[in-house]
Amino acid sequence: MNYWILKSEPDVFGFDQLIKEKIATWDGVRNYQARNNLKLMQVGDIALFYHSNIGLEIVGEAKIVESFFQDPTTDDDKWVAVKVAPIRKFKKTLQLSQIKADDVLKNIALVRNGRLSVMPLTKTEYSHILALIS
DNA sequence: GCCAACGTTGGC
DNA sequence: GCCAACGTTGGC
Repeated sequence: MNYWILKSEPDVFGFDQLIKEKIATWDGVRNYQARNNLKLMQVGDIALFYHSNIGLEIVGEAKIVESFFQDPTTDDDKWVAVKVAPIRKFKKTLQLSQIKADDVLKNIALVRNGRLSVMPLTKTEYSHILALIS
């Protein structure tokens, strides 16, 4: 079981839309690091959902329901997609500013490498995030 | 809207 | 294989 953060701009694809669609294909990734992370995802893995540009907060969690396959938005077989389904929307969100201020979380890829859209999270970091918002 | 950070591209 | 130039992302 692995943990991840998925980043998306809410006016392009927000968590509410994922809830509405029930299952979404996470495609369009054109970054090698992010792609490699997609390939490591297994069914049942947990992905926290972060809103970039608007909100700047972790808003909910989702699970991987299908591991990687050829990205349907391109013929180039370099790129892959996975399928995700919502688990729940958090009652309290976790702001980027809170993440940056936290000793456990200030070094995660979300802070260090702001441009990466799919990034791993350790179980410790995941548990810590849940503790902060509960 | 600006700018810093970083990944990618292409010339050598 | 290096590195400068360029494009994109995302926080502010």
